[in-house]
Amino acid sequence: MSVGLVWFKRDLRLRDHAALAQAAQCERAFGLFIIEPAWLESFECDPRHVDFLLRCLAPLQAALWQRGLPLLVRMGEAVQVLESLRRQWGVTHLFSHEETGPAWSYARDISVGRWSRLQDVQWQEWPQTGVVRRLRSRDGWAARWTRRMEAPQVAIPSGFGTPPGMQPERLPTLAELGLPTPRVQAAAGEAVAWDSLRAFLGGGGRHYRRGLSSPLTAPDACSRLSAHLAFGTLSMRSVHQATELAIEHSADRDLAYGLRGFASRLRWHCHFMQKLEDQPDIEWRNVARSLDGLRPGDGAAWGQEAQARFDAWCAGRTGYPMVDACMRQLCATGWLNFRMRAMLVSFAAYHLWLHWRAPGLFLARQFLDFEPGIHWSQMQMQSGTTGINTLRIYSPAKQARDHDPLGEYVRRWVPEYGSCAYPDPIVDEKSALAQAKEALYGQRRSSSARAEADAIQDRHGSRKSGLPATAGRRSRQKAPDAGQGVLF
DNA sequence: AGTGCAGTTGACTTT
DNA sequence: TAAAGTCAACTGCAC
Repeated sequence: MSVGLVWFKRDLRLRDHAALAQAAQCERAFGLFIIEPAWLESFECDPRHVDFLLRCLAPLQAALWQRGLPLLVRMGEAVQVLESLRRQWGVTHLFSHEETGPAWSYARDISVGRWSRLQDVQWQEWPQTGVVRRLRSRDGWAARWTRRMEAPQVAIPSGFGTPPGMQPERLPTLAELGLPTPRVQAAAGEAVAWDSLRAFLGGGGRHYRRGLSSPLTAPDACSRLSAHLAFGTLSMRSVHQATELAIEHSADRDLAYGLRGFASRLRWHCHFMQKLEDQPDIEWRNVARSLDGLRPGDGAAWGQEAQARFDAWCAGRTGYPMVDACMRQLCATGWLNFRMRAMLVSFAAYHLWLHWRAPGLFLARQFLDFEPGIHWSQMQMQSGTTGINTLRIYSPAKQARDHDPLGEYVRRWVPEYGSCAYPDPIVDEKSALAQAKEALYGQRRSSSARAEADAIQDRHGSRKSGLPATAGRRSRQKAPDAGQGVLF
């Protein structure tokens, strides 16, 4: 008898779910989610992620049960959980989506692959984004993205071979996992995700381009689909197709304009994830190795002074009100618009001269929509360690002038600004930036750095311009890799 | 009315 | 997704 297991990971939905559809072909089937200690113990994981996960699992479990598929939720190391289920139920097939994740998930996939071969379990995986596994070359990547996103969505299977005598399982609670309840709980689950998508495509997207830059307007102007995409309650293909359809049928010119801006960013989402897929070490090592060791925290532990700068940055007490306001909003709500995220990273990397790894782990815990591939690509790009992108150093004062001219945003998040309770700036902007630029540009001028930049461009650069990466092109190109990586 | 000039604006380049 | 610098075109104004 064929017994199939749908291993849910970051694909917590019924719609457009290839693994789920395939399991319906088995005589018996189960759904499975594994709460892995490697995840809970990772530096990227925060209780708000686990909370959101559990609130995605509850409606998923109910919807699957209605169709005859029990969803099992197990705590433990993946291979042990899978092996114990194989023995209990005689599992013959394992179905799942490919995942582009941190090192622990990569290592786990290798172990599961070995286990499946050893136990003769057929493990089949499907892509669910534009990310291409075992990609040979970046050439033709964009065309392949379009082909995938325009392929038909997978229909929800109507029924499964339910194992006899099953009762729906009770899901663990946050408290049982020993975790505190987050102060803010964003609405979760597939139905909520579709409501958000429809609201955005039906009119909310009208203000997208105008409103996405200011932290005052962005929470309402942006799609707010990022956490849903990160947990897979929506597939990228569903979002792409629904957006294209809405643009095509929209009689509202402003809305169509806003949605076109949104649609073009979806491609960048996968573009950045592809970098982590191709080169898993970008989560902890500089893409441009010629910059290794330049900043404190790179390779060796940093000293007290760097630690103090880092702590002030995390706490939103740098003495730069726009920076502090952004950090406080992010920590309180789990979300911040793209431009302000970039400013926070730029401030840590240039003003505070910190290596990106520790700031990146801290931000990963704050971002409810943490997506490893986008995150580490962005951390390196905004820190100037990709070697192929121009340095983008944000001026907190200019960002405040442009995007919070009346100081409303700063007053909301830093109410003590202007009183003696607010700290003086922890670094002198002018001298800090002069030193940072000198160090980075000085290194970039070296011939070894130049040779390295060509190799990186070839491996990771966007091919939007359609030109080959050559030394001649490097010297005059405008960074081709300048798209927005993250969807908000 | 035309000219010179300081200051402004925007496009484009450089870092 | 940046910001500073450069340059040319433009503007307002005094003469």
